[in-house]
Amino acid sequence: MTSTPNRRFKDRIYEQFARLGKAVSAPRRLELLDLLGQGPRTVEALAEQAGISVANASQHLQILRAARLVEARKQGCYVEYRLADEQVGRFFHALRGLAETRLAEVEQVTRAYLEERGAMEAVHGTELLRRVRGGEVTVLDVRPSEEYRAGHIPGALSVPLSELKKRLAELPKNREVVAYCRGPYCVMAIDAVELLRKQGFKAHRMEQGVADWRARGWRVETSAEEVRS
Amino acid sequence: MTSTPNRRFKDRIYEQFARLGKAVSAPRRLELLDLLGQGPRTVEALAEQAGISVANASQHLQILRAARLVEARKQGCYVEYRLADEQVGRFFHALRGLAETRLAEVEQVTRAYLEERGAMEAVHGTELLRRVRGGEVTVLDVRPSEEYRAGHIPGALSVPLSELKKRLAELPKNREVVAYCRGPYCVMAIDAVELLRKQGFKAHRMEQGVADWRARGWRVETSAEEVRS
DNA sequence: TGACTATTCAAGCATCCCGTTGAATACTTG
DNA sequence: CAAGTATTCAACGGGATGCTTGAATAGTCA
Repeated sequence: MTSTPNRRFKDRIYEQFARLGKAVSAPRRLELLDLLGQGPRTVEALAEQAGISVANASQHLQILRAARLVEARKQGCYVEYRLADEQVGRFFHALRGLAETRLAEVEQVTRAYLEERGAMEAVHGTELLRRVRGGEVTVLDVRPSEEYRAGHIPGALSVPLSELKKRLAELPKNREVVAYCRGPYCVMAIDAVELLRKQGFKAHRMEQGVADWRARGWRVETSAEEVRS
Repeated sequence: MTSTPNRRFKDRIYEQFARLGKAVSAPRRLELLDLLGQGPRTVEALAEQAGISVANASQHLQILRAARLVEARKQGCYVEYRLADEQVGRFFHALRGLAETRLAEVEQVTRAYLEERGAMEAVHGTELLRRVRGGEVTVLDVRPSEEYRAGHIPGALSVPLSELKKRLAELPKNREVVAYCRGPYCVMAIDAVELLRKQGFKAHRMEQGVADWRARGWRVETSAEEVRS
């Protein structure tokens, strides 16, 4: 079983490519990548949001880091992880897109979930986007406020889902509301719309998150950064 | 450890995404995908070209197929595998591109290999591409002829590496020659250039393969298809 | 029909990988 | 310096994965 230099070269090259493949071969890591696409975060926050233990999150993050998909920087007592660059975000987006078009199960699972919740998917996406871009509706960003600060759709109001109930008064009562969150597989906007409708608002969910918005080449707004060391 | 419906939904979605990740997490499968990017092929041909056993190739192909990245169709006694659609090709391309920019090892390994072979990487890529597009040089496609038929760079001559020595007479002696093969990590063009230079030709290697060519939005030429059942 | 071929299947083995647990490390704050 | 917190490390068990081998299947061709 002696291998030629050519063979060894190829083995090494594809082994390198496979490092990236391995990094995105575990569901948990994909969820972490998706979360990091919304902005940098500490290990603890990621663990909490992905519903896994801190040690487990730490391990996954180290694997992602070994594949150079994310970077860690020490911020005092915390370690802040972030996507290594936007190419990583685009890659994740491509993977997701491929899954959506090629794996029928993705649509099945989504449909089943929406049905179970009794949430209807009204209004065709592009039509909704048009109205959002045109400023014809009140746009609500229901993610945690750090994520809003890291980047949001221009003109959107930051009202985290957890605060929505208390802050309903801030919304103009007779204007249509469109809520969005992290993307098509994040459920916060669904919750928000449900709540808004119960309160008599005309509300819709926008599937697109900030990453999808950016992927269309549209402008994303950032809040003034807090001071960083 | 009861999980909410939201959690279960997310688990299922990311599990789907991970199906694609798992499919591209093994070096061998990436090599097979790369090969299939050059055109459809039988199991045996793939096994041979990837340097693995037929049974092993078959298994990998079935995993790729389960992830819907490739499709199989029975052609008489053979089974012909092909990429499921061009989005798959683009995805592979994105993965490779990410590996190239983020994993320094890719360049290291390549450089080491070229050095070992004593092959120099002359002529800057874009300059070479310009001359190829302008028809200023003789362009040689040194891949097996089926791959040439499945798609090649306009104006290229099909001279498989294995036949090159015999067919040197076909080449105009005092015109520069540019050889290409499957892409930057395929070594056939390197061999070709080595041989051509020994024979006194002014020859260069073009790194780009047909997929890279197409990715730039440039036209790819196809030979008239043989009859298919 | 029978010989032959290409592909797939099934079983087995060594290895790797995920998630858990409990302890160790590194930094901040009083 | 001591107490507290965030993160990482180390070890382990169950399960998946990759490759090999040998047999089974499904098609072709004389």
